[in-house]
Amino acid sequence: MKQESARPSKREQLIQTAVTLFAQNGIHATGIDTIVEHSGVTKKTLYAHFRSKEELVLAALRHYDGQFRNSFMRQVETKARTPKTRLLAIFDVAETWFSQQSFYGCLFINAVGEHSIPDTSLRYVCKDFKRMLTEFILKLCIQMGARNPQRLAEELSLLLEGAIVTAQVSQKPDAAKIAKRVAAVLIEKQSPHETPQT
Amino acid sequence: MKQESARPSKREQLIQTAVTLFAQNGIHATGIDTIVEHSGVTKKTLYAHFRSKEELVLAALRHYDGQFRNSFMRQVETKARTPKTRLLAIFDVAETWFSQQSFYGCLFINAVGEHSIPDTSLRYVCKDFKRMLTEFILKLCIQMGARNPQRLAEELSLLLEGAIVTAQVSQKPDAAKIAKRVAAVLIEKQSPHETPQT
DNA sequence: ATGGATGTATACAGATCTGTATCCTTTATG
DNA sequence: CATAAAGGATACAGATCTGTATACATCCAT
Repeated sequence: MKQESARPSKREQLIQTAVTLFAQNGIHATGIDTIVEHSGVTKKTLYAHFRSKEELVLAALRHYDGQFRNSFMRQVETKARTPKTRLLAIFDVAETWFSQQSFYGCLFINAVGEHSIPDTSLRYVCKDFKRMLTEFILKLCIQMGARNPQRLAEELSLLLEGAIVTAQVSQKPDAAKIAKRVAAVLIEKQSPHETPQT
Repeated sequence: MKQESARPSKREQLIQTAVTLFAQNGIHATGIDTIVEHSGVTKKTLYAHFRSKEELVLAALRHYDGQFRNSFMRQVETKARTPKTRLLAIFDVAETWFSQQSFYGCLFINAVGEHSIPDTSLRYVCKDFKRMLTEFILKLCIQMGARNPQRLAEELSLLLEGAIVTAQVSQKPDAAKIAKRVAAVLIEKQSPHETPQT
């Protein structure tokens, strides 16, 4: 019988450690030895679970994908009740994310920056992550009755990306506030009001 | 007398090669030997001009900084004549940038993704690049008579960042079009009313 | 022309990287 | 208890990385 929530398996320990180190120092700059040291797992065990570093990288990205999405969506849905307020809450959640000590930008954006060759597994994982996030936003746009939900979702996604990068590079966590202000304008424009103003 | 535009100096060759390889494969993944091979300059000469790889990295980033800004601003100013149309032209120029074969995202964003420690020379260079770009936008906002030029400049900068990352990660060059559409809304909102000026 | 600066070519030192092998201990389960 | 699976500790192979050293060629100005 497997212990599910008792103590984490070696595999989970490795993946968690890898996620942390990749986020902090990048993928190429993080060696296997460093992961081994920080995870308290030997190299042999690592290569028993993953055939290569690349496989560990993919596992780490996929794990973080699910983890982040769960956490992010749950926070947004907890912070607000209606679709419209939830769309705005996205940027509040983002701001608390940006303000964390352990904020090193988006793991997937950084990963793509290190891996320029398209149509690789890594690139698919990163692309997928962004697509899923956009779909989450899209659902809220549909629920709020936006006139062009697809367009609004793309716009809000782009705003979120911009906020992430601005917070990271320019070290301005309040980039989230700027994005939120713009988001409010776009959402209002697409709201199913019966009074069109010019 | 130095030959200015005759043939490039070894220093320039090295920097140009470094910029290209860093953009394509990232900084950590690009070794000195690779730069040496592609530049047609020996390792000794490299270390005669730069004391370390880090110094070459900084020189490459600074060089690209000036190069990109010059090219980008000139293109924007060529494409449109009035401040308002120039602000929109930014996103047209961006789109042609995104559509290039050699588009690997923003060199500075990618560099920060690989170097998480703040308050380093590299991070300053990247921050500076973004600040200068925002200032370029700010000047246009002031010229067009925006009611809150600082705010508009921050918003448009954020949109540009979002477009860059979306084009890179999701491989959608038309992210520029999305950003432009939003930009148009924001610019219109801040445009001075059609009242005769003094 | 000639000496100093600059460059080429290449070998090498020392560190680090990925991945494998060896030997031993722990642990789970029939 | 017995046995097999899993893991710990460590050494090692081969490649690659940064940076240095050695020996020779080329160019330019006094």
